[in-house]
Amino acid sequence: MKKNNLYYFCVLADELHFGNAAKKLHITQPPLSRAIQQLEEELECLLLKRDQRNVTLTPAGEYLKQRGDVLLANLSEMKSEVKKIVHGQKGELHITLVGSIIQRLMPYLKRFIRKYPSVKIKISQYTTREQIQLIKSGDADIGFLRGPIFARGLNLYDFYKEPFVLVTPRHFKGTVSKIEDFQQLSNMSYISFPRYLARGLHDQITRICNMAAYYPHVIHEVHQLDLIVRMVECGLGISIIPQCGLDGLLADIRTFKLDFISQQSVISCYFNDLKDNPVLGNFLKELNISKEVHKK
Amino acid sequence: MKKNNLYYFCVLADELHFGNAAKKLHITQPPLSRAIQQLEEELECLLLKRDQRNVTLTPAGEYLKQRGDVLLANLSEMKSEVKKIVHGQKGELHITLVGSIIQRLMPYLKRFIRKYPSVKIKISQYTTREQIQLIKSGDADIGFLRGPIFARGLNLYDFYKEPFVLVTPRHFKGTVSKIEDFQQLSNMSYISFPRYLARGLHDQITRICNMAAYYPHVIHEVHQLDLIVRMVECGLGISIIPQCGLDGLLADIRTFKLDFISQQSVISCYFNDLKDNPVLGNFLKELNISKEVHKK
DNA sequence: CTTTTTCATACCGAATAAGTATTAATAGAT
DNA sequence: ATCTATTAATACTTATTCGGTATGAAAAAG
Repeated sequence: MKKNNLYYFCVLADELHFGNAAKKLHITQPPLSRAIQQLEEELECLLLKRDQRNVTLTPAGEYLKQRGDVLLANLSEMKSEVKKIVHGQKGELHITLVGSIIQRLMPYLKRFIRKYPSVKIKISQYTTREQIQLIKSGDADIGFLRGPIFARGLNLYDFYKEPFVLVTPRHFKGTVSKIEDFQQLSNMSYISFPRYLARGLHDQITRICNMAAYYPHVIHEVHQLDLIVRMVECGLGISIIPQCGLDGLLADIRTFKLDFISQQSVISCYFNDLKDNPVLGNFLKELNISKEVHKK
Repeated sequence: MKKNNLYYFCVLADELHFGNAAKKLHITQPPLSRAIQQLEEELECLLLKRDQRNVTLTPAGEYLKQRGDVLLANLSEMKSEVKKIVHGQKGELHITLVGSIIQRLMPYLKRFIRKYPSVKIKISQYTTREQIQLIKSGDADIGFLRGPIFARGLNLYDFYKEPFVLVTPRHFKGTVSKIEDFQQLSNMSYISFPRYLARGLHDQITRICNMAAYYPHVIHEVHQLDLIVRMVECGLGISIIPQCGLDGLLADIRTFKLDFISQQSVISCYFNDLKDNPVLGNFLKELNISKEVHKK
């Protein structure tokens, strides 16, 4: 089917008058006549009955008009949807995050969803380690993970920083408000997590302990922050975790904010090349992340 | 959107290789490159990511490919449906008929429906007079009506001929087997129908009576053949009707086939110009009506 | 019978598409 | 590191299509 012939025909079918239809199409009448003839040739049928005075649709023309209108509407709708995709107003955004961070992200997410209602958000919880993989492979668009992280070729932005917190069972009677206070903890058990899950975070905590000349007696390793808190609650030991690990948890424990230590836990967000998913650009805008990001 | 650009794109999206896609499209590679560029310009977006070795779809391209395939399939389906219409294999056929004729028509109709299952049949019962109007105006395609008829500009075919029948109440004791026998009827009431409903038929019957030197004493006029039969059954009079007026009726009457009279009742079918509805042509073929029809 | 309306045809120039030859860039091989 | 092969883009030419002007034909309106 030629360029605009179907469109020409549909307009003509509305007007049932070559001259008027041509005017509407901003062309002259002869090209329109020929276009319709071509269409009729291609479909091997008469679409219009011209009896020198009146133009009427044949049954085939009637049908073509009906279907053609739908088809053309479909075409233009498709075009506009494509444009939406390009401008990141439609599509999918796959976000991965470490569990404890969802509450901090929520306000941004809410704003984004209100602004881009046609974007389908996919959120999954993964370990720091897994997220790096997903983003590198393009299966996720942006990951919120606990830094610091060493990943080549990914864009980095420090989304959020917060102090570490020492968590102890309720029955712990001391106070920890300066670095020397760590000494009281020497004979207590320590609950940790496997280093491979989040090397940066693990090393950061180790550094804190070293600074305080505190050498934790690790007896348990668990995989989730909230499980650490539960272990502490049961009196099985103490731990140092990022503040947000306590978000939304009701636990009968004591907490000591380690804000007298310069080390802070950082939630970084990592993402791949912007061009891969236009939605990502708009999401970053909502996070107030400028496009000039640091590459490692 | 230009001529084939969408199709070009969809094939390219299948191949993800300009050279191969061009081969599949029976064009060379440069025109394809340009076609895609044009499409991208029109949609103001990148549809493909070319990294010198591999071609991959962007999200927008992915979407366009999906919708585009559907759209193109729709387009070609539309074309083939149009062709079906032109060849009378799809569409509507509006048949009108006088009630008494449906049983004679049924075998043809059955065959036609089996052969053209996509054709929607519309049958309505009308008087002779009304049918002429409907066919002239194009609201019906073909009408089966009781002739003879004088209608300018319509195509005519004598579909079926049958003898007239004299119907009398059960208690009539005579016999009518030759023209002189009509004399016995002189003193009986006659049940007729208004002349304007079917002038030709009415006049034919009048002619029969004149021939037999029988001058019927009309006391009732009713509008339907079956009502005439019922009136006769009740002993209210006699009547002369076409044979098929008795089809499917169980009536306690006496009947005398008037086959000693040359006059026959004719069911004519009338129809408008063939081009108005391609289905009509196929229907006429099923009726074994050649295309060379008599025009009045 | 003339005029007007309206679609079709003939012809021309402009725009667009396709082909050929070549370039640029990169991946893989030597 | 250099060379070769692959692949898409670019430059340029040719062919096709498209739209415009002028005109014709047929029938309705005055």
